[in-house]
Amino acid sequence: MNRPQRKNNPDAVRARLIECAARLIVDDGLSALTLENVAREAAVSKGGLLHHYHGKNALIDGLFEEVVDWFDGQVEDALEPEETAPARFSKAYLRVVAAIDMSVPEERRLAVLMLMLSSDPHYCARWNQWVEARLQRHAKTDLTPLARTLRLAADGLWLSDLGGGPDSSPSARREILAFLEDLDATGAMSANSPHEGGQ
Amino acid sequence: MNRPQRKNNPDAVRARLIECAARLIVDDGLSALTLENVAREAAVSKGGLLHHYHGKNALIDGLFEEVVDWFDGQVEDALEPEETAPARFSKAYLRVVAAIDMSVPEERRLAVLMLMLSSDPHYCARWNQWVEARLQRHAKTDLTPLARTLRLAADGLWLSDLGGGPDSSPSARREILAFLEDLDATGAMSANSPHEGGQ
DNA sequence: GCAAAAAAACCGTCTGGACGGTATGTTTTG
DNA sequence: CAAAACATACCGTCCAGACGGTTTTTTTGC
Repeated sequence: MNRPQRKNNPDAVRARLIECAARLIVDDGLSALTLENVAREAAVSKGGLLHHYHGKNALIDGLFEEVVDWFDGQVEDALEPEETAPARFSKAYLRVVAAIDMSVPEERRLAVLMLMLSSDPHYCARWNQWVEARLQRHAKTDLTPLARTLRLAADGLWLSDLGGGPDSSPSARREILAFLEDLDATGAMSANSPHEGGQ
Repeated sequence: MNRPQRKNNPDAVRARLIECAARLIVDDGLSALTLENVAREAAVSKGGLLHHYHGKNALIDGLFEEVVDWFDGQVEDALEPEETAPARFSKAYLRVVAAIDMSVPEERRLAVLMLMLSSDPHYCARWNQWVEARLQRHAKTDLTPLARTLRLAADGLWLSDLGGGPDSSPSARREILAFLEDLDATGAMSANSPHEGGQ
């Protein structure tokens, strides 16, 4: 069902809108995300934008969805084949975050996520939903302290990257990752505890 | 007769303004931080607010300063007496973050910091400045992978707290902290040090 | 095939409201 | 009384969204 050749390509426009919205947020800050800016960047009129996304929220929702899907896919791909590997999911999570190169626009999407998470409780909740779903799926391997710590460190890394903190230098990052890998290898495994997360 | 306690107390007003600004950000999101909202919450007029803080930026700057100072003091207090303890600063950093109880308004300030960090490169830079200054002061103990990891995990914990993620439940947090303490004790580095029950 | 009709894609303008900031009072304090 | 500490009224700007029109694409009727 590929799109037949046509002059009009609404799907591409939609994609461009999302893309431009992400770029605006990352490069110019959340306050730069106005319908007019997005429309201009994407070379459409505001009317055109509103035709595809019925309101600013719809646009942001689309962007959020897109980013989460992307991250989800990345993590999925980074999963070890061995299904019972300890902290399997969390290790993949960390690997994806660690592999992000902020100079590649495509990979800056995570920054978008971060910004949205911290600015709006609504997206916080949706993100937590995703994490908890994945955690539930990998309950056998990823409810350990090690797993939690790996994910926490990943989040920290990610935040550090965003702000260009002192721990985001390549050397520091390499050190940290080596440390975490080692940590994992020495097998600091403990009993996992059943408990509900939640808000 | 009834001494109208018209007691003018500009300092208290200023403090109230900062306090309300923080509350608004944490509870209702960054977008809720408007001069009108802050003024209303603090029971002053907008003119009154602008008398004390000449513009929105001044208010935010004041808030930022206040939060950083608070955190700085907390970390200072959490420092182990033993000056050569490995990751001394980073451990204190983690301890402070871990001790934060989001249900206590006073301690939700850090969330403010986080939000500001992620939303504005300017505050990012100022925060990095603080971290790097401290890191330099504790260069002998806190440039190790362990130290970096502890701080990264602290940042993750802190972000998780903000969003109420699955790793912010008391039990999960206890696990993680125990794990990190243990991590520290088994020491990737040199001699360990006695750690007292923080706070 | 091929118009005519319908639908989708897209544009430019307008408006109402929110918000930061100013200008100008009015009260309190020293 | 003068300065500081407030309040009230108002202005300019920006922005989300509405609205009506125009062009392009698809569907329908014959």
